[in-house]
Amino acid sequence: MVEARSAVAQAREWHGIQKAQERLPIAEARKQLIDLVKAHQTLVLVGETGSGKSTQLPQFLHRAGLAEGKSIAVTQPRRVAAIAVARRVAQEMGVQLGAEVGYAVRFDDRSSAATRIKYLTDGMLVREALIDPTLSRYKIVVLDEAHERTLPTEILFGLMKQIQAQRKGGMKLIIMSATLDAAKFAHFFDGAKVIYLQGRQFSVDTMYVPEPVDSYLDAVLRTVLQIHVDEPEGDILAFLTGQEEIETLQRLIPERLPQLEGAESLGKLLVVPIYAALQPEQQAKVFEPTPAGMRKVILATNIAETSITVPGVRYVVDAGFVKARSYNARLQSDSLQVVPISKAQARQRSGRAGREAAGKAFRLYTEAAFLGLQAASAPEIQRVSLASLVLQLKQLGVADMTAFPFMDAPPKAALLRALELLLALGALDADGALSKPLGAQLVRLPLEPAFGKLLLSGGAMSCSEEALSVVSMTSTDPVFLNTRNKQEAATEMRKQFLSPLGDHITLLNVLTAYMKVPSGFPKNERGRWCGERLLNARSMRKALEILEKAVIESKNDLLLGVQVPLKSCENDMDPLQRAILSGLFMHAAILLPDNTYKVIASGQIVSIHPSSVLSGRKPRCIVFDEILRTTRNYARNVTVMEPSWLPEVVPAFFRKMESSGSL
DNA sequence: GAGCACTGC
Repeated sequence: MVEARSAVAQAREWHGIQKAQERLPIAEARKQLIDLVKAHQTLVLVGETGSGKSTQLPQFLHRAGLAEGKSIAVTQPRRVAAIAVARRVAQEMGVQLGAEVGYAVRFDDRSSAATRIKYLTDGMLVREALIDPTLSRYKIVVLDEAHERTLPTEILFGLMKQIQAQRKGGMKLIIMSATLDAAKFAHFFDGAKVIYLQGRQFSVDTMYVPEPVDSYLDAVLRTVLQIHVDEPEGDILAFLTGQEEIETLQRLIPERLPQLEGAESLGKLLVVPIYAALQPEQQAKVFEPTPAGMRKVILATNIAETSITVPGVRYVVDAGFVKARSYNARLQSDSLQVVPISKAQARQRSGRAGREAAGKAFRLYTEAAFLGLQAASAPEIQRVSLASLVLQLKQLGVADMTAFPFMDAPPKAALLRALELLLALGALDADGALSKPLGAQLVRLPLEPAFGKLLLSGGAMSCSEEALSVVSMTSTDPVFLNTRNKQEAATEMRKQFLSPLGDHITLLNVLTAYMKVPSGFPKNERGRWCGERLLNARSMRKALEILEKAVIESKNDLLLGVQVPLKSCENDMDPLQRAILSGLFMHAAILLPDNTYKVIASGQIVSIHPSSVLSGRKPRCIVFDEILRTTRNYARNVTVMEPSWLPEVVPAFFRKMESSGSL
């Protein structure tokens, strides 16, 4: 079979960077790559999908002895990718996983002292750096998928720059990226050499709509049906923004299909949804082979952009939007909005049609609209809370955040907010240094600092078991399922766990009940238990995994490696509520006459989210996880508190608020 | 009385 490569289709997208014919297949470039790594401290490798850069290059370097007895670290933004690539490389090299080739991701470490090629999530490598700031066991660090600009990779960029200066040529860095940003990476690392590798991607014909569409949902519906009528066999992947849209089309497509002209002679359509919060058994359906004589339509969120590759897809329908969360430091709130995708995302989506054969992509926006999209979405560092990042940089010895070599400086307001929060939590001293023991403990915990403080206070207040359950449950996707047709049943089911004290304690009740269900026989009893109660089984498993990991580490009365004895407050929830307040006091709020709440720290006006068990109950004083701005400011995950606890639980914060007249 | 995209330690 002759492969129709993407060179022609993508030529325009490569314009200005490098001509297509100058890209090399990785096997042919092997000798050249080894020489280049020898000659340069930093290399930027631009590789198309399927270029083999993640699997083959580390093997070349290892065999050529370039690690000089040390190890090669290869980071990935996602744990499944780290595990999958490590497996493949171990297999290709014919070695046992965990020996010469291994991986390390959260909850799963398959590496040893003998490991020479180690695949890790980027967050894991940051964790290693917190203990060993010069990453002394590695000679080569490979940052894969660098164009995704995740927060941990951002730390690693600056850190590697510092390490390279310290280790004077003793540390090699290879940045792997999609086309975008290659020049920027090269510039940041003082003129690093840029190389282009050829991939194995089939051509994708990209179509635009001639005029903007009124409703992209309707346009997706019509396009899917049109493809089914006009195009030869091959599955369809449609990108939408969320669960609600997916459920709508799941209903509409089978409704409309029989109304088409000549519908009798058409094959059947199998409509399959895929999004992160979907139950695992449902998710598995996208990977099942399409039955003969049928065509599969996959309705997906951006989970199918990078995290999941669906086989059999020949047609992509791209609505052009994504639901994105963004942090506003000034308002100290997150917002969740449907926004246009970036050019990079549009290309990524279209590319999903050309994994196995030539395909077609239907973009439901005009070409002019595409050209007007921003090149890539803003790096994470520009749009999230920076509390964890600041804490980690302090641990890495960065006293002044503005002196750290960021590739793109984070917003000043976000840095200030992070410093304020860490000071208020007591994680930093008045002079801005990591405090002892609290700051040092918080860095070790794999939690947002506020939730770490909640957990540590739980230890101090003799309710660490309950506090641990609360942070485990808030660290997962929502556990209460909410599909449109089962809403009333879900509300009814939730009643058995409901606590008048609020959502955190309700979540605690859910986890406590879940843990009493036998995990062994009968098979999948816990999954069935969740199904009957309309709870998300995946979220529950994850919460329990976090909790159990902490409990295992709590042998010798250590909780997650910090000095916290495991204790239960039994049925007295008072200490737990105080522990919650001690972590989340920046989100303590007081009832106003119009039934909204005023956040004490910021003066923000919020309403209790209607999904909260406290919605409509009007407690005088509340404390909650976060402010989410959709149609208005909503407080999510809310617990009742007493104003009189403030001076006792968070005295420094209380005095500051009192003197500023906020109380 | 609204509706949570996606990752990770």
